[in-house]
Amino acid sequence: MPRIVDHEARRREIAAALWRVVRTQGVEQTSVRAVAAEAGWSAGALRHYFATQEDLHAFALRSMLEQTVVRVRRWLASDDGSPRERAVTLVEQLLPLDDERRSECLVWYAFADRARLDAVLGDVRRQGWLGTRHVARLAVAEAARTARPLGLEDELSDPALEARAARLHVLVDGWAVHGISYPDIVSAAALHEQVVAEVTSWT
Amino acid sequence: MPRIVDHEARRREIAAALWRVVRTQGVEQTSVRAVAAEAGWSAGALRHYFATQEDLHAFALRSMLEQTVVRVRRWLASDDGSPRERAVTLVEQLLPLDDERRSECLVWYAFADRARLDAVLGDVRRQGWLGTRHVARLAVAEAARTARPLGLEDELSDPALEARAARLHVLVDGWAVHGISYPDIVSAAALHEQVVAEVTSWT
DNA sequence: CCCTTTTTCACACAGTCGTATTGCAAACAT
DNA sequence: ATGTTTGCAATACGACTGTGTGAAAAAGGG
Repeated sequence: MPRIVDHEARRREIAAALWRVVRTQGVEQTSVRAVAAEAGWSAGALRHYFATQEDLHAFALRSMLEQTVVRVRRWLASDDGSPRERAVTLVEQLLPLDDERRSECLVWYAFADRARLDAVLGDVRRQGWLGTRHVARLAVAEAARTARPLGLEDELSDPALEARAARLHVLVDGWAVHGISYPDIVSAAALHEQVVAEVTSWT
Repeated sequence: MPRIVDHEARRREIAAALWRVVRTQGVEQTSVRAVAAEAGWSAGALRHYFATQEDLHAFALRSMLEQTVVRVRRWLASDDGSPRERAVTLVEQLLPLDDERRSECLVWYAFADRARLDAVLGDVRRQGWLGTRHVARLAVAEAARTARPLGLEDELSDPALEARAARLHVLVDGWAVHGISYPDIVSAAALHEQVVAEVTSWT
């Protein structure tokens, strides 16, 4: 038997290279050759891990979403800060406030146009929508000191809180778009202030 | 003298063809040949009106913004409805509630990733940011029955109203993204309800 | 009518795209 | 040490890209 490579790890490595290309050159530059060069391999090597470019794109977007999910879950396990602080920090897991989260947001919205016409990417984006709404509900529940919703689709029992979560969801996407599209107008500090102001207004 | 063509009108016609390609095939499919075919001409004909593809893209995005500005200005001239209704309708000029406005939003956000790395497109997007914030201020001023700001960069004198406008601006982009990215989850009717709810909450 | 100028097209060029094929290098099992 | 299976790169192919060139077509002025 020949040398054994952890395929899943290698796939994540290639996906990370694609994210870097998106961040530095834009999604339209994520050709197989460009991603391979960024990853330090030949174009042919990528075909051992992804049958087509469509598969690569789908995997890259899906694993990007999973990375965010993992970070949010890990954060949920901790329990420091006041309820309001916790709500702020939770929401900020989805905003471009540092390089990692900025990269996530960039990739997420860069694929928005393609996802609109691609069924597979569209499914991933739809999962992201559910996840974002879930995080919004968690943040609202946290600040209101009520029970967390369990499933991704579980609404908050209080209709007023559910409406607040829906509005927060819209704000999250708006903040993210502003943060990545107009970084010189809307700084990370400005975003943080707006999140704090929003959560504070719930009292 | 040969036949005379209204160059500016022809350029707008080609830009409109590009918008249709963006809407139906995505921004990555807006090749010179595809746009020419959509417009009903040959690829070479386009080069009489746009020196490079970069020029075409910049013109198409700029004229898209101008179309929105024209509609908002025309709407501002009218004066029917209560202040709250006027605020709602004004904000909805920027949301994907019918084919025309949906097309505008699609093109606007489809170019977001390119604009991030292209200076010319970035400038157009920045103007769009100013315009959107201006509309948000106009809507807030309308509902509060206070004086309209004049210039694009004029803030509302009342800091509370200015903060409300900034928040509305974020909501507008969030609503737009939701409307175009998740049309089957967030319908036009749902968007309208949310706008009404937001404006009503200002009382 | 013809001439002139503009418009438009067809074609060519070099480069890049995604993908398929081929062959060699590497490493585990025997 | 050798054979066998996998990892990876080099190359090729056809399609498509933006753009340049040159000629044909169209239409108003004489």
